[in-house]
Amino acid sequence: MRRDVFQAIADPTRRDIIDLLARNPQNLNSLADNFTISRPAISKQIKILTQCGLVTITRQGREHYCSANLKKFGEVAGWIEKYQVFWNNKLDALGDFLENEAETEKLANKTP
Amino acid sequence: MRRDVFQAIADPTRRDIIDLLARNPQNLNSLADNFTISRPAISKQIKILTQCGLVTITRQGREHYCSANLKKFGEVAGWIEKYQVFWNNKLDALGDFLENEAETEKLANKTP
DNA sequence: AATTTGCGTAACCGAATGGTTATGCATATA
DNA sequence: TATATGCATAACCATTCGGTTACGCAAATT
Repeated sequence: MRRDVFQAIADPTRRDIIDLLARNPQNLNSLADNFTISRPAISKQIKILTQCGLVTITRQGREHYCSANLKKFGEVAGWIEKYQVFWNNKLDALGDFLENEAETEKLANKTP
Repeated sequence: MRRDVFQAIADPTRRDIIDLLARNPQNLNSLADNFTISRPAISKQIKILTQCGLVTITRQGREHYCSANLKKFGEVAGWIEKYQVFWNNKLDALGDFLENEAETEKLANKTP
């Protein structure tokens, strides 16, 4: 199964988990208190988030402390910021886009 | 079924479609030439992308011209840029994050 | 030692996903 | 008018997703 950041943030529950953990790390039970779905359901989502490196677990006795580790968000930000020109009106973003477009245009000239 | 931008960009094929359409709008067949999967498969993905507003279809005779309309990317960018502090070292991003944290911290003080 | 707590995981389920092939309908071309 | 082209869509399929309940284990508490 695919385990990448794009997939990870596709689910609203996982985004909520990230929002909560980014603000304060906490163990699984207190995390689950914020949701109506069951604790095992949260446990599963946490597993997905750890598998793609967005959440780190630190065991302290019987408690599993979860914390967010959002370095990988750079992947998403990197992909999406190419298109900033579409939702804001920074002119330099437009410049970057066109420049980049001209560059990859050359590569696109493949002969079939 | 859920149809939002986060979901739409979760699939690598759809991201490739967006990349292609952002650089030059084109009809479905020429778009499908870039992929190994069948034309109906691309057609389905395009449908998903139009349903969440990321792609616009303009019929010209029997051809369907597809173009990217990436304003909705702002949603993703807006969510993710809160966490910029995690993948770059802009100090103002850290400032923004902590400021925002302090603010929502107040709201989080719910009595159970 | 017995019990409670925090958690992972297995087994199961319905629905969604992402692909396929087959068909048919407009539009363009011969 | 007959044929070719561009496309949507239906029907189907295997796999994944996101949840559930039931269970068990290790650590803490009594």
